[in-house]
Amino acid sequence: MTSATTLEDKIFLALADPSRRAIFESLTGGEAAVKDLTARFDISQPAVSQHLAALREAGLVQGRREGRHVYYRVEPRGLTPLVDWITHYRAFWTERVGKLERLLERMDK
Amino acid sequence: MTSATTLEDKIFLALADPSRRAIFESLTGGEAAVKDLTARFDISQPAVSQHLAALREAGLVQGRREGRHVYYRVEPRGLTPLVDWITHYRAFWTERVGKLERLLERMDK
DNA sequence: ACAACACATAAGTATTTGCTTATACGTTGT
DNA sequence: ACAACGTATAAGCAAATACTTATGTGTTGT
Repeated sequence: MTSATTLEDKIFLALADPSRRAIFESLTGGEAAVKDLTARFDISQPAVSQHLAALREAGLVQGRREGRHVYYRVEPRGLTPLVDWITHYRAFWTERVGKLERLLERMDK
Repeated sequence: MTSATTLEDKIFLALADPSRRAIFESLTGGEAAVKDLTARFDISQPAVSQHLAALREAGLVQGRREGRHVYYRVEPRGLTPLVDWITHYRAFWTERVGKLERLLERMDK
């Protein structure tokens, strides 16, 4: 059987690596081609591509081909499962976040 | 030089492992001794202790010795750095979270 | 058509990781 | 005091991971 890795697993795993997180953070500054990212970090182009693949499979980024370039950008809703996970354990947060949650619930009605 | 691992790194790394996340989630149900956790999961006691050590170093749980037992519980503010990290990239979230943020700001006034 | 470019994939390797068993440490009850 | 218990640490090992270089796959300009 193939490993039953959930999306949640993939997200946590994708963000666990500092290089990958750095690439993700860099993309929040705007779309960038693999070439650009390779220039920004001190790792090889294949390494960048591999990181991007992991981020893509986690739903955190998206690639768009344009000519010979592939431009990657942050997937806006990609972090949602992570937010949901945290929200699920909101009882252990600060009081501030607790209040915030309650407001949200009232808002939904 | 020794790896200059930040707390943020440790948190992401700690939560990356499904077993460790399961232990953390289990602790949100209330305080538990190592023995209890060992009973709940299908791994050895040393494995549990090792996971707990990683979680503790990440500031996610806290241990309290009582007799020969050590009771672990979730550190309420432990997830804060993770929340902060996500919040920093909130511009890429769903609209729902955007609304939530705005509500919070109004609330603070 | 073809050379150069941009990227992805393959294959190999050193390191890290998550587990195990064995053992040390600390506490308690009798 | 000492045996049993609960936990932490040590040592070792198999698997996963993050990189590398080499090569494959598309695309463009001339």
